[in-house]
Amino acid sequence: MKIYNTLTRAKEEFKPLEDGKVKMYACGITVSGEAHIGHGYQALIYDIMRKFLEKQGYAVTYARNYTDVDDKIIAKSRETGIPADKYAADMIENIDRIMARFDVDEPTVWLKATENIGNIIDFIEKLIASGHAYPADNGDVYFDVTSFRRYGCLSNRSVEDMLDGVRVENGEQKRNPADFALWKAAKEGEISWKSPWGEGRPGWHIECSAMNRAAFGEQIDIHGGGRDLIFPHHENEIAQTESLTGKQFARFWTHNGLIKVNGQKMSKSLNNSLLLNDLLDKYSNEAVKFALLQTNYRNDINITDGIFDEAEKHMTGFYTVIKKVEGEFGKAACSADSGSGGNPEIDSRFNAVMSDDFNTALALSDLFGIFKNISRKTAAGDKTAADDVRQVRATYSLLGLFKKDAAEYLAETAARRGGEIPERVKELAAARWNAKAARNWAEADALRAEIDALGYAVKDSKDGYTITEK
RNA sequence: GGCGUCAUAGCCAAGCGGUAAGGCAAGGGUCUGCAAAACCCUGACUCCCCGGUUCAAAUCCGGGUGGCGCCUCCA
Repeated sequence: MKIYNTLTRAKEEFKPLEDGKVKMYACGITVSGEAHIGHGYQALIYDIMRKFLEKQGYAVTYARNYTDVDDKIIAKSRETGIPADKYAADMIENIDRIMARFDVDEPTVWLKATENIGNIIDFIEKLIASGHAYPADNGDVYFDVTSFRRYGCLSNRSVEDMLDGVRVENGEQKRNPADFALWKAAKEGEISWKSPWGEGRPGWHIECSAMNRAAFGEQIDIHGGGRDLIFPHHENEIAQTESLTGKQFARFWTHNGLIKVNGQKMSKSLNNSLLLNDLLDKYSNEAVKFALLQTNYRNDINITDGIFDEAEKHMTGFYTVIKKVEGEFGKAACSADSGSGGNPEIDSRFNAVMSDDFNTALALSDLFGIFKNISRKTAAGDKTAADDVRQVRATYSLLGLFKKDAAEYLAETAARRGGEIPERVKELAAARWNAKAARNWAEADALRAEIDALGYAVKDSKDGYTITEK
């Protein structure tokens, strides 16, 4: 099993700290707004990593967090008049619902910043005691970046480099502009907790360090997140935790690429987010997953016209084949949980490509050949086609694919696509069918043109016709 | 300015030193009254540019160019 490690900028053979066990943590969402496609993507990727490691025989503990207190949440609270804690709790519920719709499994452990205030304060106190952090007169507490020799090791920066671009906000009392806040004193009317430094709230970076320590102890195997978190968030996590423990925090740092729209990253400040929920109104969750997993997780994905349409087309095609196989050899024979058998080649090939830094792109491209083969076998009456389908379902469910009943999937996508066909179009189509039956081709073609002009297409089959919106 | 990352056919994309996977679109064919669907066939003398290493480079090294990301919040 090879995994790309951002720390070393290389693929490395994965070996956990403790034989057979994996501790992994992925930075979750700051719940100041609805889940966008990038959040869904990140949740999907780490769920897949977890599941594949489990498939390799590891007992995986996978923790994810919700950052449920921060500046943007406080701002939203002010805007809406809803108390910050209520706003965050509602948003978490909303995001959980959307993730369930996307069909990504829950982590082993959910962590929330506001449920770990005690752990955070304890962590900060220890950092102050060991000289790595200092309280300022205004009630803030900062981490002293110069106290951690390796600061910058993940993002490859030196403290001197950082002084260039750093911004100092009004009211901050840092010794060094690159220092970052562990604790922020409460301003008027802000949600806050009691601390040795007065009323306030935790900084973003310390939350993840403290929650990791609470959930796992001093060291973990894999720490992941979006690539935009490398600096400063993950850099700061390393500084905090390693300053406290003197040990390497995470063995592997993994970072997924970002989802871009029109060549630009989706971000809160640009306000160009594509909401997951909206996407799921238009496409099945499996189509969305297929589209996202066609690119390796470390690359960015630029959302272009048609990537989801194309993916939906593929999933529909695959399910159409499955339905045919079911019709031919029986539904039970194609079901993932119908006992042994299957096609071990499909599974071992999948394992081989996924073992190379989770190469989902190759795993998906195999599907085209697999289904071509299944079609061929089915046409030839070879009932091992059903074994292949069963194997595809069993193997590829790890990527969140082929989990649905074929007929249901097809009906659902057809319904989503089709919408309501206007009466006028239906009449024209019926008239055309009659003209066709009378072998009046000119009339039939004229009617087709009329239907076409209304934005619909008629497709004939042996015993009838279907109307689709173009 | 610093750091990082990417650059492969019209488009998406794999590839990580051994002579360019896969998909979409396009073209041709079979089938069809015509279409659609399905099936079959066709595509990069070459991997942004220039040097270098090597028997061998899209893949390694050096130098350019361009895109994107981070250095404010961000998955």
